[in-house]
Amino acid sequence: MPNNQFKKSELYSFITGVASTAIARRLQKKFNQADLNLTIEQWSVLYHLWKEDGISQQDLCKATFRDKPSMTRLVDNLEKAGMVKRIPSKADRRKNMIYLTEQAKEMQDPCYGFAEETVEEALSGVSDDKIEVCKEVLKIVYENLR
Amino acid sequence: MPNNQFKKSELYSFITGVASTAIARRLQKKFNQADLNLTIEQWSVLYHLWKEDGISQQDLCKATFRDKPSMTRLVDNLEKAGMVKRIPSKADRRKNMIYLTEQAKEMQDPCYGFAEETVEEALSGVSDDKIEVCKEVLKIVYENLR
DNA sequence: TTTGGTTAGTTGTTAAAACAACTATATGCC
DNA sequence: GGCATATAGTTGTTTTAACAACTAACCAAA
Repeated sequence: MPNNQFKKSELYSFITGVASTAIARRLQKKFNQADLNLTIEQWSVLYHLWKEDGISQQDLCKATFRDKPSMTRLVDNLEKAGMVKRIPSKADRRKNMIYLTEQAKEMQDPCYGFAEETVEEALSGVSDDKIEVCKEVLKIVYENLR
Repeated sequence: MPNNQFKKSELYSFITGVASTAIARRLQKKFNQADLNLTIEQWSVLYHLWKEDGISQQDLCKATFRDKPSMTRLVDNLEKAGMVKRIPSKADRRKNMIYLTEQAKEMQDPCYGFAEETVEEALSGVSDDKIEVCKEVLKIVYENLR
């Protein structure tokens, strides 16, 4: 029997995600101060499109861990803001392929910088070893619950 | 100069909180299956009231890391659902002290159980040592950004 | 080729999040 | 005491989240 030094249900912050909320808010503020006019949720979509442009809404759902209705509306708003375009797939007419506009492509570098900055601030005083452990655990949690 | 093995901005999951989102959804499902009629956000308020009953909305804001308007509406809904009562403070007439109803007190044990279960599932295969590191890092992040 | 099941995306609804602007009360300084 | 400032809470508004229910298109098997 394992010797638990703590009650697991005491992991309130894990469930409520106060740390990730704090990081997201900080990043949002940086976006606002730079007049980027971009929400964190929109950024999380662009983040994946910057890595691979022209993927379907469903692909974006998997990548961002959001459901289909949420993605429909996120893409709606990104399209309204002129950051992406829906192009119907020729191979599969059910699909919309989502493409970045020039405007959105230009946002990649500044956004990347703000994200870097934010994570640096959040993790100041934390050793790289511990960050690696966290990344590992977060990944396992994600796999366990998927 | 530290030798970083990774780009910190690659910590996408940290910012977007996919792990905590996954845990929260799992817990929400358990609440729904048990017909508890309770959102995770409401649970996060009750969680603190179960530890200390009769605290102000402002105290709950600090504890749950939410802003005042959010708390007003959370308490509105909890009150409508018959789980808490607002009692004006006699010492400071600006304050509402929030008290649990009997109904909400009875929900503590089952909720605690579901939270325990969820965290067990989320962290299965993760050693206690690593969980401790995560708790530590999440706490530092929270402190760094507050 | 038709039928049944699956997948991609949209729409409707309710709760919540974030921000600004507001009221009311309390407190501290002159 | 009176005034400036801070604190507690509410209201209004826009965006997002999650779920269910829906349409349209694809696919595979009879």
